[in-house]
Amino acid sequence: MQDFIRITKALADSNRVRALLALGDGELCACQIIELLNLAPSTVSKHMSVLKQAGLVLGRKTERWMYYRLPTENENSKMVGEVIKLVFSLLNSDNAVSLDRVNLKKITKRNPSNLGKTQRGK
Amino acid sequence: MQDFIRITKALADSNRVRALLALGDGELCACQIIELLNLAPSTVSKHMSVLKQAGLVLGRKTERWMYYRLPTENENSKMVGEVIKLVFSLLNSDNAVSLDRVNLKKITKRNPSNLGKTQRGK
DNA sequence: ATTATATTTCGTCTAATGGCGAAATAACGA
DNA sequence: TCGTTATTTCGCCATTAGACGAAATATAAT
Repeated sequence: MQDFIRITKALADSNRVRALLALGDGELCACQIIELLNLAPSTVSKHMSVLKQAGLVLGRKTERWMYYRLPTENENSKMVGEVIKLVFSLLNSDNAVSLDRVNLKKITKRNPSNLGKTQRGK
Repeated sequence: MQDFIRITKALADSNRVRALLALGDGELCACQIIELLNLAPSTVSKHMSVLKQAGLVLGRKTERWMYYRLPTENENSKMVGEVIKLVFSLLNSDNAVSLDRVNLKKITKRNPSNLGKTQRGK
């Protein structure tokens, strides 16, 4: 029950849900989520820590950047996995979420912290 | 998104989740939920109103009693239906929930407000 | 009519939440 | 080394949430 409540609490804030959904296409660094949500860095840091505590996202630190991503099948609990699946399916066509997807494309393109990845792609 | 957040907020409290799950075997009147949760009537009333606002439960008033129940397939939105299904499947074997089920059996048996139903059953 | 019962609304208290900025950390760049 | 950048921690403030009891409301019982 406690695990479940931690998850629902984490999902009981739209900024956190937006952050979670933003990770649907792959990992993002904190600064990109900050830009997407347009909130103070300290605020986003706290939000991501709540998501992490609930097991809904994982973080890895590389150099100066903190990268967040969704857990894979074997990394998450059954509960987390099914919740994430449902959240994505329920909000996939949500207006705010679609707008975030558009904004994210711009952010991931022009963000300097993303150079490593784009270079690797070329 | 707003509907979704209303739902997750409603589920972000263990007393409300317990109340929701208690309705799995059929409707209950407010006084029975009060007894199950062992909270002040006014507190439970508020909790049930939060669940109602989220669409997770429906209420009907008969005589002096307020009965709550889960919405049926055609009464709820797709979102509510899938969330309820997942909550039940994830917490079905939860310890606290199992204990509530045991307690509920006693409550529904001896509660005077339930006479009408038991008589109908005999 | 009065009393009793079931529930809700209101006011209040305390704790938790979400936000920010400033300061602390960590890690790179010059 | 010193400064810059990315992020987190801390302290603060305003708002929300969960709890209660008292009062209000609705309905049944005497």
